[in-house]
Amino acid sequence: MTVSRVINDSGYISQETRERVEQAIAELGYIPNALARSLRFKQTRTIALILTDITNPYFTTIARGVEDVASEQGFSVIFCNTDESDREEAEYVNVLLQKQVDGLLLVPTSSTEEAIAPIREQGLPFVLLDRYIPGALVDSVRGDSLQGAYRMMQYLLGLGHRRIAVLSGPADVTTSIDRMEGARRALYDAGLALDPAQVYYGPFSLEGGYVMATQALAADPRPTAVYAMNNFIAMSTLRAAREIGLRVPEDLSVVTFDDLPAAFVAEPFLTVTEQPAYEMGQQATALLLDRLSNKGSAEPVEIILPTQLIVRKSSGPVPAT
Amino acid sequence: MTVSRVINDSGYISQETRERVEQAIAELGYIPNALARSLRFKQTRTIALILTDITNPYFTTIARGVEDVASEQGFSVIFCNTDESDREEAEYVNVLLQKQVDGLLLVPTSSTEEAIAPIREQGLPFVLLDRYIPGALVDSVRGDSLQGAYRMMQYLLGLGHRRIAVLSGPADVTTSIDRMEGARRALYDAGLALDPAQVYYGPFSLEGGYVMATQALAADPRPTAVYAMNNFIAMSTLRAAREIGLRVPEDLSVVTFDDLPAAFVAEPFLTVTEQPAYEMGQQATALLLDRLSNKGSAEPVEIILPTQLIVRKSSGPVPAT
DNA sequence: CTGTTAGCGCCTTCAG
DNA sequence: CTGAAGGCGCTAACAG
Repeated sequence: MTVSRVINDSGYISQETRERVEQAIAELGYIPNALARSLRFKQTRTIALILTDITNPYFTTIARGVEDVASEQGFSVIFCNTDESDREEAEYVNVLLQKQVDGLLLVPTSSTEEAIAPIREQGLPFVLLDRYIPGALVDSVRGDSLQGAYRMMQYLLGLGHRRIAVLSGPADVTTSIDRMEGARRALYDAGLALDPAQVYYGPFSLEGGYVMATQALAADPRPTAVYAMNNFIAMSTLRAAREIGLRVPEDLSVVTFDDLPAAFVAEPFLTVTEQPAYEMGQQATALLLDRLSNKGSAEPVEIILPTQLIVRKSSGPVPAT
Repeated sequence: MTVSRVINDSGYISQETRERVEQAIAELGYIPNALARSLRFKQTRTIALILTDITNPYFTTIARGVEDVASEQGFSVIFCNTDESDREEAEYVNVLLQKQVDGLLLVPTSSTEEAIAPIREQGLPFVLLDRYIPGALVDSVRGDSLQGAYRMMQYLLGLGHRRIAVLSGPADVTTSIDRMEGARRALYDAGLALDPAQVYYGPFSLEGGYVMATQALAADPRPTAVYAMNNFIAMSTLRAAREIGLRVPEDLSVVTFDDLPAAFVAEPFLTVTEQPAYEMGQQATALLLDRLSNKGSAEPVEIILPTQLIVRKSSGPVPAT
């Protein structure tokens, strides 16, 4: 008990005992057991971040934002990678619940309430990241996909493109849905309609993107522009285009969501709608930690961060035929 | 107690009680408390990975290897980012010790024994990653910097380069030391010597690389090749070269350690010595987990994985003057 | 087959 | 100012 008081600097302690205790601590290399502490306080000062793809720099940038804010406030972060599998997600949630993490940051693999049911049931504070669950009253932080898509499609239309292939992520993920809807509206406002035959669905991965891109580029007549819904799909589109001898942007314009960190590209090339990934991580974490300290159940907050269209060299006017 | 038996499926239990317990568990949404369990067993099934730069794809690739192996064996991973600060590193080690992680994977910021003293003192199993501590008898996993550097320098010499600027990381980090030594040997074996005036030291970062690169390229006579010790430094070298109108590889060859994941580059450009980052993460974790289960103190192991020279478009013959 | 006791390391509460 | 009792949730060891 006396040791406890010294360590936590609480209550009254004579200078002499304090010194004796400190001496003993140093001698023995004593380290307090945070586990026992947590058991008592029901507080682990640990949060978890569940990601769908730890490979994607977009998500690792988010992770940095999370780590920075968390560690600043004395919280540790457990990272988990679901690979877009809801089985894995459920498994992780279960383990984390057992480990008594104080809160959860989640990029849900599916956009149904089912995914968050167990978390809610246990009353564990959590914030949804990047994706949300329509209709669910929960905290969430994400980029403005709707607006970003609208602007990017408008930009393509302004260049004169009409045959635009849309390479989407999974159809049931909110980012896909919003990025589709934004495009649809831009088309609508221009008196045009989305051609279902030009829409492809697949995973947000290099492989998925490659499959979609080869299909899309094989169509006749060929699209003059590709609107990819994430960076990996765009990367594969560039590859697929190169393989069949198409020049970008002369023969084909390519635009996408999510920039690649400047560190990775010698010469920025892709026209992108950039989301403030780092800030998203920061804000989501700040929100979560705020929920933890002010247990009082405030209204759910939905933070939607603005995106930015960065025009570079992968897009240009429609090729003259 | 009976509940415990049901959950762990241990000891004898009548079918009937088991069912009743299971029913109650389902009804109450009961979740066992891993904290209490850990307190009892002195085992958290959690390991930690301490990285110096979570921004670098080289390290995030390692992290993926770690996560995959760990989660496969039912371990969670806590990620920590030191930003090359030994203060941060010490702080993290301290917190993790308190949290009673079962083991540690560490990319040490410094190569002195000091860094690992507290870990050792507490008897916590750990494995050094990417960097090591010369002379210390500890497990470590890393890429073969010495050999990789030798081969890469040999390659440059073979192209006819003689004025080669070396853009190193921090002078006291083993990766820098080995990558320098390998280069020195290649020069020596070719009857040449390393010119100290051509060697620059700085952090393994974009900023550090930029400072070194601008200095190196301003020298007169200008080097015909740059040997960068990591990907960020190489990236900045490309930028610095572009800014002063140098073409790569026509005017300047650039080679480096650590490839960028294929996903990030539309058209692979850099000539690199690639390290098997993912495998490094895997092997380090496998080794650590092995240490955890076979507590018997085996001899320290030093795993050095081979690197691979990938010649691409950033390097070529010496420009004719 | 089921339940009790005790202790992992911590801290709140209450006595000295 | 210091220490003893008790309990956080769990399970090994031992009754019954």
